[in-house]
Amino acid sequence: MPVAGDVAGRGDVEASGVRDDVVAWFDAHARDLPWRAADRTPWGVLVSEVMLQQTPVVRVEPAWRAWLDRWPTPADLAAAPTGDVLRAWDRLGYPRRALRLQECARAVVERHGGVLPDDEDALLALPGVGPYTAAAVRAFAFGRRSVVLDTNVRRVLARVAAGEALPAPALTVAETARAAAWVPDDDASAARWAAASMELGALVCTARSPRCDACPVADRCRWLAAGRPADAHAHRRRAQAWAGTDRQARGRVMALLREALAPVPHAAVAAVWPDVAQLARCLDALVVDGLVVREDAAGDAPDPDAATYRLPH
DNA sequence: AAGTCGGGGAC
DNA sequence: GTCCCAGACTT
Repeated sequence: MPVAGDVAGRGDVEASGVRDDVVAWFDAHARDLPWRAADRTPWGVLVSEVMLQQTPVVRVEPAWRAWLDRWPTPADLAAAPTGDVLRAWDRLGYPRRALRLQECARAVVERHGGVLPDDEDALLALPGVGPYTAAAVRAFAFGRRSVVLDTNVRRVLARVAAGEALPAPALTVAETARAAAWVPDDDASAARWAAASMELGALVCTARSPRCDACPVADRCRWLAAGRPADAHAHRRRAQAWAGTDRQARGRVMALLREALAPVPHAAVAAVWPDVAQLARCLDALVVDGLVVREDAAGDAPDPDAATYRLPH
């Protein structure tokens, strides 16, 4: 039976009871992640959130420790050589995130005196910080109320509240409203709900093989009650290609340049990718992105084959 | 609203 | 091989 005031799509489940049980489960089962430690800093939390954008926790954890040990504050990262930043990013993927994180550090220094703001609009204005990351930093770094809606929370609510296997491919206004309706009113409870619902999605209510037998709210889950029906949006999901894509080519180039001790001649770059035209296109794009610097050989008519490539300084 | 952007581990 | 991962940004 819906509770009074259930006007924003919480569904038939009783939200506060579910929230309480998810939070209690979190208190007993939360992972001991370094960006949750008592000595964490707001900047450290932001770094973790950017690294976790599309990269799994197990790969982020060691990188985060090394990163914060080397550049503990926004001012430290702002002053670092960009090439060092890209090398430290290593194989976390999507290296443009590393560029944006350094731009973010520089913006924090210039706009906010080196102190990360807790205002949502100020956070959103920072490079690399979108709706999810701004909300997450507000909740996890500052303990403030925000609507933290990542892939885990989306999936948990899709199942518990809507009875669907997975959320729609694209976030809708209605889904955001539903998530907002689930967030408790006060700061501390809202922050705890955000962390707990994300953790439940990461550890129990997983995309592939959910462990409903270990779920603290299995008895109130609409999806489980319906017999775990298949994903209704499956026909709209398209597998991301990989082999032979520009992304793979870019990754090969970046891996080569990260390891290089000196500018790499064009012929050596060409050795890592067989498609000449595709490689040329990707190199141009990497230069435009600011991930790679091309230096033409001295002379009147620059010869593409005589150019060298390196990471930015 | 749809495309683009890495990389690796689980299945 | 396919799918998924604490998304953001561009067009």
